[in-house]
Amino acid sequence: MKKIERKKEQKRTAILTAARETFRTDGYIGAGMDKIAKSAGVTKQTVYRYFPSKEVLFRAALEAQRRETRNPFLDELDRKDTTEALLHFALGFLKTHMSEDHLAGIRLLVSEGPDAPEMTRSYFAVGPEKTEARLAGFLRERFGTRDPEYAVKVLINTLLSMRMGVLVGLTAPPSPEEMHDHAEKTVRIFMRTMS
Amino acid sequence: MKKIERKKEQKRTAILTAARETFRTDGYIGAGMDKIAKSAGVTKQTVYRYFPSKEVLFRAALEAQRRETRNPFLDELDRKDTTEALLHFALGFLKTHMSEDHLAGIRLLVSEGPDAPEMTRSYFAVGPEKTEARLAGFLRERFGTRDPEYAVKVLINTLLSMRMGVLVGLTAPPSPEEMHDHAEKTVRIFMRTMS
DNA sequence: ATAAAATCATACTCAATAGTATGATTAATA
DNA sequence: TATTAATCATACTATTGAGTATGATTTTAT
Repeated sequence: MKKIERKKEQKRTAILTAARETFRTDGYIGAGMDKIAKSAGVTKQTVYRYFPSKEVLFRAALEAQRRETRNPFLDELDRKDTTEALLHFALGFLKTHMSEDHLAGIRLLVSEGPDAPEMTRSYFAVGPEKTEARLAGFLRERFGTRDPEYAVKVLINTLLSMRMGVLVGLTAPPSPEEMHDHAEKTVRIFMRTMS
Repeated sequence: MKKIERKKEQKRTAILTAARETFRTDGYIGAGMDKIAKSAGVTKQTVYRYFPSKEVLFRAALEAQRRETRNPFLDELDRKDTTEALLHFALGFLKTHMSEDHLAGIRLLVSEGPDAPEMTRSYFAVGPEKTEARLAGFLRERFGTRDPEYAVKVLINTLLSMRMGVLVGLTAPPSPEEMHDHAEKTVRIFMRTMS
């Protein structure tokens, strides 16, 4: 009664992986259960043995991605040098938020989110909210900012100013150099306004 | 040969209006041609006489909205008092961008935009790009900003910091008071950093 | 080895929906 | 008034895709 557990887990993971990939490329509506099954190397029946419906599978996929997405950029804020800390934070933040995986998740949330509020909430709770809280604490400590939540908004949303164009497919995702330049510039100006 | 022209135009408009409303509430996929026809008080046949396919109708609807959407907040920048100008601009900008119509348009662009780049481009050309250009000119004139495009990003994206939550249905659209407070605060801080 | 569970292959049901066909009605022009 | 074009009402086609059914085959456990 162990082999089967392992194998079951393995199959579940395979299905989930295929689902994530398919949802990402085709969207929720566009992704077909047949395609997901095929991509997982499994019968549709088997998919339905593990996940009772497309919606449940979708949420599981989103949840899996969320769980997998650590926010390593938060740890950068531990650096002693404030500018260095912010710089590395900004860069990591951008890198994460401009990845195809993340963008696809946002697209899904925007298009299907209003119909599935619990999913959206759970997603945001470990993402933006955590980041904003941590960053606000940082600003309060280092700068003694009176209204750190607002300063966070300014910083985060300026960093994300490149995102909408990419989201709608108007501009290509920024290159590492572009991200670096943007992060550097944003932090530099931000530091100036905070002093 | 006049009456008929007028009537034809009338019918076209009715269909377009119904389409816009239906697309807005149901999304592109969710909106059915039957529903649109019914909502326009017209047969599906007639819809297809005017628009050869759902996709064409969709683009026509988007185009109609775009054409109809003036950006009145741009004119606010003509005011003599700089703070007043920015304040009224910010308020108008927020009001427009938080309207259900606008949000619905953004949702559509995000979910279907990557598959229809021309549509997206035409939409952005008269929206964001125009706004950003005008605002950049304003900042250069009034403040002598060296890099007005970047300052524009900071201002615009800070103003729009409320948008994502609304887009994904996580938070309710802000009330007029909330918009006013946010605009006021943003402009106040922006002015301070620019001086 | 054998019973039991999982998976496979395939075909099916069922509902929704884009788009078409048709014959009847109504309105516009000449 | 007679002709012609537009619209209506209704039904149909064809496709797609979620979810189900079934009997064969493989895998696991005892």
